[in-house]
Amino acid sequence: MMSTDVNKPAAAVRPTKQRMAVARILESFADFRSAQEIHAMLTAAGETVGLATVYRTLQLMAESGDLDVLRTEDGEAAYRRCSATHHHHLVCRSCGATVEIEGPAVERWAEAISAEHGYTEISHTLELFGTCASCR
Amino acid sequence: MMSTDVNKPAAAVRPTKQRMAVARILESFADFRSAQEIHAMLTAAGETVGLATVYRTLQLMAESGDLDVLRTEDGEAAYRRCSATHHHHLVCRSCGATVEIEGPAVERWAEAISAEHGYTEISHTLELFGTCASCR
DNA sequence: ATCGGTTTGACAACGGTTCTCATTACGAAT
DNA sequence: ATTCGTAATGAGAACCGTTGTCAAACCGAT
Repeated sequence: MMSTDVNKPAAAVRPTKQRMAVARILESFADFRSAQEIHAMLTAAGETVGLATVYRTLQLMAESGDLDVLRTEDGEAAYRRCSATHHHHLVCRSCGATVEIEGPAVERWAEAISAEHGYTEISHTLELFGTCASCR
Repeated sequence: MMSTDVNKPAAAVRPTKQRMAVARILESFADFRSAQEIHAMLTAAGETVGLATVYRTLQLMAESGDLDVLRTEDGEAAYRRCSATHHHHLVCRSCGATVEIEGPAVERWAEAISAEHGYTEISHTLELFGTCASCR
């Protein structure tokens, strides 16, 4: 094996103590958390990792595709460990519970409509927000 | 007539000089601009409207559905006058040119998939970013 | 152990947005 | 027109998430 290992954050990235701590804590939850929340969790867990380092690590991991990023409705970034495939999320507005969803049809639609208007190098953001069953 | 008039920003909102100035400037462009850009345009046009007022007016108008809002990829809010129907946007990453798109299929898909997971009161964000033909 | 490039952490700086609050404008009633 | 109660404004401070700075600590190959 050579990547996507819990104890080895990313490819050419040095597996430092703090990066491993971040990677590890990311395994402990399944929904989206902000950088600050993650930093707080680390601190609470007795790890001493600087806030700046958390931010840096998070964006490193996001860039190398190890992490999902989404912008909450008020513009903050939230992170979550990533399952390799491209997908979107259905997030509960009040408790944050997340369901990973796939929409091959949407992907195709996005590609098609973009091409139709002469746009290339398409990327898209798609998030669903709602109230989940137990928060009803 | 009674609403959606250029000179009467919103329903129970007082049509003040500055609100009208904001509404008017919004008619002068068709793509998305940030609150600060809009404020700068107003100032450049000789209108004296405070930045805070621009922010307040913009979010008022957005709430009452007179404006489209979108979050750029780096989390800032951008506004644009709104065509009444629900729709999404295909935005050029380099010049900001915007194409308004509709995706009834996507709407239906979003509803369906949310219901399927027991989520209610669904809202969604969907934006496409790409490079337009003339920026190629 | 040593050395050179990485990474870290504390804290300052930033940029967008929101808040505060005294002042002003609105518009309904007089 | 004048008055009055309320909503709106503006200037600036405050906020908050995020990014930058830079000296000190760390990693790992030698």
